[in-house]
Amino acid sequence: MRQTRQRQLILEHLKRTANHPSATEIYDLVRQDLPSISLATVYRNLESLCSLGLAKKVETFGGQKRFDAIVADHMHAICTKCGKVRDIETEPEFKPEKLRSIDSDFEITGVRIDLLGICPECMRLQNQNKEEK
Amino acid sequence: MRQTRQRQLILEHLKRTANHPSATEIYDLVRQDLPSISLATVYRNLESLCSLGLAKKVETFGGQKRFDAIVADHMHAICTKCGKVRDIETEPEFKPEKLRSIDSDFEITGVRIDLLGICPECMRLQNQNKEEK
DNA sequence: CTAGGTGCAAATTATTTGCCGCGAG
DNA sequence: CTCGCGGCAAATAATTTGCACCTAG
Repeated sequence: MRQTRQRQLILEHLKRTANHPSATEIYDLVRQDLPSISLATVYRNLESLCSLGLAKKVETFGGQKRFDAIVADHMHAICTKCGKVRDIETEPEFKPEKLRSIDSDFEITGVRIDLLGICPECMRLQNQNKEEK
Repeated sequence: MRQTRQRQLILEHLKRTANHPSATEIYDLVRQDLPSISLATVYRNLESLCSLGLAKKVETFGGQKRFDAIVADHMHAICTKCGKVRDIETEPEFKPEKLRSIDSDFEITGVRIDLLGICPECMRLQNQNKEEK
């Protein structure tokens, strides 16, 4: 794969951004260094990084997909209000690898364990609204 | 909630269809009984069934969301090629209730465990293509 | 050089919404 | 009756694609 400035920057920002950015969030970040980049390029590169195994898609709530530069199996906590994603320390007994051995007709290639809920920020907003009523 | 023919049929088909249909698949099914129904109605009703707790969204690969009338926590096997979803028996050690206790700032409301892979059908297609080469 | 990558704009795909008339309760 | 609901078409949102030019190797 050819090494371009845009590809470099996209991967760099993806690695640096903890909360699993969406395509448009990466677009905004990269634009700070390279204002001429187009959103289409971001999508195309995220796609190719995924197929090279350098990134992974995270299916969230709220439409947009998010991306993750940590490709090893791990758990996520996903906010069902705002869609933000956070990595979770996995207790050894819940290691995703254990699930891979579960039998099925499927050729299992990966495992996804997500805790769904409300993140602290959204929780705070919710409580504020209640108080205002 | 008012009881309409369209709402009835949507829930009925959702319950009857094992592979977790998408909105358009439900639309096509319901149209066989009620040709005049509109896709918007299907979306609106699926949304309200979800908020009533009578259905659940399943986030898959391949754009479209899918829906599930089984609302109790359970695992899914999701095909990353065709997006089809199948229910999976959950090993006791991975019972969602156990996972809920994992600590985090999150107000955890649910757990999602998905095995990702290639379903038997897609696997067969893949092998056929190889032979043809 | 030249194939693969990029930017731009237009196209698709999935879903949501405004409006207005209708029918369940 | 009367409000919630449904149909239709238009609007959004997210992502993809065609094309002509550019550039890394």
